[in-house]
Amino acid sequence: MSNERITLKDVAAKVGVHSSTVSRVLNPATRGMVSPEIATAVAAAAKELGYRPNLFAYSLRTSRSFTIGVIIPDLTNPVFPPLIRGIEEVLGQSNYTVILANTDNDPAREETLIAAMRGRQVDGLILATARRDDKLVRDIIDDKLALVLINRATQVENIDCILTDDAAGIRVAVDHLAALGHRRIAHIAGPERLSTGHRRIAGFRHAMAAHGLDCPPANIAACDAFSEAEGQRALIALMDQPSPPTAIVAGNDMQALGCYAASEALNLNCPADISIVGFNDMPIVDRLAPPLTTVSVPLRKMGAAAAQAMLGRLSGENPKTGTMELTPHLVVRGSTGQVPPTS
Amino acid sequence: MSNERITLKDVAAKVGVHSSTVSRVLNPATRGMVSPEIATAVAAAAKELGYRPNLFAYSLRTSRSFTIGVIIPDLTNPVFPPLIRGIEEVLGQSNYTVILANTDNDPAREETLIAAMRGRQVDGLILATARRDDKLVRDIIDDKLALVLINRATQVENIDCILTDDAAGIRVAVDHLAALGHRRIAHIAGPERLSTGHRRIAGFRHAMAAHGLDCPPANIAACDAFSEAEGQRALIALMDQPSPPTAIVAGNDMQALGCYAASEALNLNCPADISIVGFNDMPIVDRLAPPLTTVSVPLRKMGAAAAQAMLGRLSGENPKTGTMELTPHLVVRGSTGQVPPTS
DNA sequence: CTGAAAGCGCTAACAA
DNA sequence: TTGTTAGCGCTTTCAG
Repeated sequence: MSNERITLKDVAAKVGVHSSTVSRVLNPATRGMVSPEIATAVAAAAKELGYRPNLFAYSLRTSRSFTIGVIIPDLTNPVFPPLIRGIEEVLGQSNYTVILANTDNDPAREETLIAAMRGRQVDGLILATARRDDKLVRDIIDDKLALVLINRATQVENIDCILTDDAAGIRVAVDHLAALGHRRIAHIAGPERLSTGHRRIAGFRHAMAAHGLDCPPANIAACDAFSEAEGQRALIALMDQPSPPTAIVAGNDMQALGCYAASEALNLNCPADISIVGFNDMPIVDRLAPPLTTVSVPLRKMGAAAAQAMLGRLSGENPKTGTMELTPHLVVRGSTGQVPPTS
Repeated sequence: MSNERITLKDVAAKVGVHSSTVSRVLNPATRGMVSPEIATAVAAAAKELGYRPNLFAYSLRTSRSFTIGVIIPDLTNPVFPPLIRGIEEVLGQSNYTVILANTDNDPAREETLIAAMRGRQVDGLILATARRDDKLVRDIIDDKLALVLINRATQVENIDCILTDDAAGIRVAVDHLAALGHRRIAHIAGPERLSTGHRRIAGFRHAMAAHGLDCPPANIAACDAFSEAEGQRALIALMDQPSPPTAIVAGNDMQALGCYAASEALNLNCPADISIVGFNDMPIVDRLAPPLTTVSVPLRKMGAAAAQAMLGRLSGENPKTGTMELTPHLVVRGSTGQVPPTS
């Protein structure tokens, strides 16, 4: 049925013009170069025959692939699916296809994957890996490949990157905790080498200061990764102090999950003994026990924004997206409560 | 750096042969047609120059795209990411690229997406949508497009499909519950129109019979979807009976999540008052409260198996994969317990 | 404004 | 065994 491939020549034959004319009509940029009557006739014939351009021929000729590579650490991490859907939605509408790859946080693999994607001649790359390593970025830019970063700030100039306003997110978390009477609030920090980790730590210090609260170094627990295991380890360390915190702002939801495990292990009730707030609002965290209070990041919107930025880059009209910060908001659920009376 | 495109001619020039010879060497199927000395020389030159074939030219010539389309309902549903990773892993190793699309369970959208993918000339399609509609399947087969189904049995002959052994999964769930002393066990059923729903219901009846347990129609709650909302609704209906069940075998984890919500609403403690077992073992369900006892399906393996089947189809050597059932196993966690003494 | 022709890089039929 | 050639379907000069 939809099997027969109609070519430019087919529609050219039907209208009685040369195939190059048809090509001109079908390409918006060159449509003006053809007389209106012929243009409409060609358009009609193309539609009637169900003409679908052959992407390979187009790509071979123009060396544009209409394909965007998206590189993430791990699809299995629940933050990424919404992001991807946002990206695909807007890119798809402009007839771009996205191809995906997972690095599993292995830098070597990341390099390999980027190379593979360039081998496939992607028109652009969206990196949602979280490393702050600028070398790869610089290479890509030097090669004039369109690039958009998600969740990774960088020193490199003039590069599109889509971030959440981490400081604002941390601030609403601390505000909430402070309003509940907490004064000894600790932060479980992501790795400094990741921009998100870095920014959230800074945001935390700032927010604590704004409330006139003490923020000793011991109350910022550094982690090697945004993982459950690290979150668990960190909370245990945090509670092993003379006057332990009564509330935790975790670097992300995974770490918050680890905090749940740790508080079970320590026989601490959340939220009675300890309040925990996460960051990201991944799917499912509303079904934890207790449901997680967390900073909700508009993941899908971020994906969409990244795709828009990419489209801007590709269209050549430098839209100067630059850095764009989306504002998160707090979702209060069951994991936060009044400060325990004893403290 | 890696920017310059090396073509067949470049390496041909370097060796001093014609480009078609180079092509023959590089294509495993035709390598035998060229003398060993030249072959090795060409291979060496190709590697040295860093030759990377131009996929567009190849595809234009052969009309093979080395691309596989994967269609799922919704990436945001935690069952799919592991599946996708399994698929990508094995397909990637054979230099295939996968492109993804989400139907959001909209049949019209599914058709559109399939058409779009064929427009992109995918070499094959992997459908992980759960509908039992055979029409689309038939169309695809008639057009000789390689096709693999995941989690969807079909009447159509001679088609590869990768399933979980649903009957076995349900059976281990029922075994477990029966061993805990439960006798009034209910099943929250997925839609009959989906093969998984269908098969699990049959499996449930069978397993109950095997234990000599009663299985009245009222204890199989039909749902419109494998969703949290439906699971919640179903459990509430189930408990509103003269002698309500003491244990639930949910059709999948999402429905089990809904059961958690329902038992809260009904003031029922899980597992003290009611035992719940899920199906799939999605990420995160081990962190629910209580951690969900569920039938663990080897999602990633299923994805890998689907990809293998696809590769088999593509290679032409009809490997007669046909229907393949992977065996799930039970993961006992906190949501199941002894039958309440009062019953 | 429109047609002719070249060629993107590759494979496959045909010659030598 | 190797070289020659003709396109795959498209865009893009260059003529007319």
